[in-house]
Amino acid sequence: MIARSLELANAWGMPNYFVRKMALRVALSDDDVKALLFATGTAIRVEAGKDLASEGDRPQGSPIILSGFACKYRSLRDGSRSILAYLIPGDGCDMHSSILQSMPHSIGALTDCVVALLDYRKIKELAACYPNIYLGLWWSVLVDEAILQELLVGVGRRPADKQVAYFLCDVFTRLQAIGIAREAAFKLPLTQSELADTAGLSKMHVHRVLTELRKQNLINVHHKGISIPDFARLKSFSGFCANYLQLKHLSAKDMEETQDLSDATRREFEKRFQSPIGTGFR
Amino acid sequence: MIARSLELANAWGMPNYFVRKMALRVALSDDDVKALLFATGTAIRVEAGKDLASEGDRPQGSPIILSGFACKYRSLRDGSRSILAYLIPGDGCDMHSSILQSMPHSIGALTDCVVALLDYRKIKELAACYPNIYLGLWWSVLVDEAILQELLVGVGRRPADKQVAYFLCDVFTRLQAIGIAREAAFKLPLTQSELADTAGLSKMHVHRVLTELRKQNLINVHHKGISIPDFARLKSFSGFCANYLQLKHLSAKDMEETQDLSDATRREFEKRFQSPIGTGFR
DNA sequence: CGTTAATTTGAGTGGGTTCAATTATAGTGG
DNA sequence: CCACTATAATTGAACCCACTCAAATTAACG
Repeated sequence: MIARSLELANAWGMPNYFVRKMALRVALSDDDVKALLFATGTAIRVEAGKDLASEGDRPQGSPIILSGFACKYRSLRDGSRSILAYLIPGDGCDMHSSILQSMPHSIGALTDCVVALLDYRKIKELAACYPNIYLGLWWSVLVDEAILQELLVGVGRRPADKQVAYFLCDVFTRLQAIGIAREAAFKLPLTQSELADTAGLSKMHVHRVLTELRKQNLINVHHKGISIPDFARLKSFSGFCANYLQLKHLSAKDMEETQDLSDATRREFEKRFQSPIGTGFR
Repeated sequence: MIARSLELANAWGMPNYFVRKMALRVALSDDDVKALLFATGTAIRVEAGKDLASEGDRPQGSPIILSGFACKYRSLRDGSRSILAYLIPGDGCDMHSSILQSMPHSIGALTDCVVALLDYRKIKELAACYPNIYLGLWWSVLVDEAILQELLVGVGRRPADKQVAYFLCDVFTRLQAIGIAREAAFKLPLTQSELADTAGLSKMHVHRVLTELRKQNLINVHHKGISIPDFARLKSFSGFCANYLQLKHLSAKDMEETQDLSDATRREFEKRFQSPIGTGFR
C-alpha cells in the first residue's frame, strides 16, 4: 500500500513531498493520498528571499513546502535575527496558525519555493474524515516541536562546533528520509550568516567552526552544498541521535498495540507515583 | 457566558485552571466546561522532584497540570541539562504525544503536582464533539510553541541579564493571566540552577545577573518567590512584548470575521507574490 | 565586467565559564 | 527544639570561548 501511495504522490511528474513524508510514517490508503493531493493542489510560488508570512500579520493558511527551502525566523529590534526552524520539502509549518490573530514569527523563502496554503478549516476537515491523516498531521506537529527543542538544547548547552555539526546531522537525516539527499552530499542553501542565526553564533565564528570541521574531514563544503564523508563520524562527533525525529514507521497495527497496552501501562504508571521508584528530576 | 464558565470550573472547591485558562481565550458553553471537567476528572498526584514522564519512555496520555509547577527538560550525556518549558497550572504539554513511540524529553515536577492524563483518543473525541474546545486546544498548542520559540530567541540572541528578565516577564504574565499572581509578587519554585538551565547559562552567572537586577530594583527575591516592583520597567529593560502569548480573547465572532476576510486577504496575498512588495527575508 | 553580497583572515576584547571555597538555608531525625 | 546534613546561594579570581571590529579576498549575478 505504501509503494502504491508514493506512486500516486508522484502522479503529477513532481513528487509531492508532503504526501511522501507522511507516507513514511503512516500507512496511507489511496483515498488518503487523493485527499492530500487535492488539499495541496493549489499552490503559490514564492521567490527566494521573500517572506511567505511576516511577524504581526494576520495569519493566512498554514504553509506546506512542496518544493524549495524556507525558514521560520524572528527579527529582534537590535537588528539581530534568530532562525527557529529550517523547512524542507514536505514540511508544514504552524498548523492551524490561522486561528491566531497575529503571526508570532516570519517565514522566509531561502530558495524559490512552491507552497500550498491550508486553511485551518480544511485541515480540520481532512483530519476528521481521514484517521490516518489525523495521525500523520499530529505526528508531524510533534516532530517539528521536537526539532525545535533539540535546537534549543544545542544553542543553550552545546559548544559551537558540536552544535553546528549537530544541526548538519539533523538536516541531512531529514533530507535523506524524504529521499532528497541520497548520497552523503546534499544541497544546503544556507549562508554562513544564516547558519549563525540558527546556531546562535556570530557569522565569523561559524566560519571558524566550519573550517575546523573541514580540516578534520568531518564535512566538505562545495558551492552552496555540503557533503559528509563519514556520517557515523560526524554523528559521534556531535553526539547526534535521531530518536527525536521519530523516523520509525507507524502502522495501524502499532497503534492498535498502543491501545491494548494502554490499560496495563496506565496501571503501572499510577503505581509508580505511589512508591519512590524511578529517576527523579533533581 | 464566560463568567458562568468560570463559576462551573470552580465547582469542586479548587479551581480547574485548565478550564479557566481556556475560558480566557475561547467562549466556552456550559457543555464545553462540563466536558473539560469530566475529561480532567481523574488525576494523579506527583511528588516534587519526581518525573511525570521520562525521555525514551513509551508516552502515556498528555499531562495537564491542574495544580503545582512542572518543567519539560532534556538531560545531555555530559551531565548538563536544558529546561525547555516551565509548566504552570492549566498548562498542557505534548498534546497527542501518546501517538509517539518514545518521549523525546522528560517532564519533572518542581513542586507537588496534581496532573490529569489525557489519552490522545480522548482529546480527539473532545475536539471532534466540541468546536470551542477544538479551538482552545489548538490555541494552547500554538502558544506553547511560541513560548518555546521565544526562549530559543533569548538563549541564542539576548544577553544574559535581558534574557533572565525576559523569562521572568513571561512567567509573571502567564501566572497573572490565570489569576495566580495577582499583585506583582509571585511564588517561583525555581532554584538558580534551574533558572540557569532554562536560560542556557551557568548558575554562577545567573546569580550575578539576579543580584544585578536586584541592585537596579527591577526585582526582589524572597524565599522561592519573586516580586516585581515595577513591571513596566522590567518589561522595557528586557524588551518583553506579550504578543506571542496571544492573550486577547477569541470570540466566535472573531472567528466568523476571520472567515469573511479569508477570500479577500487571500487574493491580496496571492497578488503579493507577483510583485516585489513587502519586506524580504534577507 | 562591474557591483554587491558572502567569505575569509587577524587582532583584541569581553561576557560568561570554570574552579574552588565559604556562607546561608531547608529539611531531617534525635 | 536543636543539632546535623544536604542542598542552594554567594563570592572571587583566572581563564577561555566566542564576539567585535576592521579590512582583504573571493564568489555570485545582472
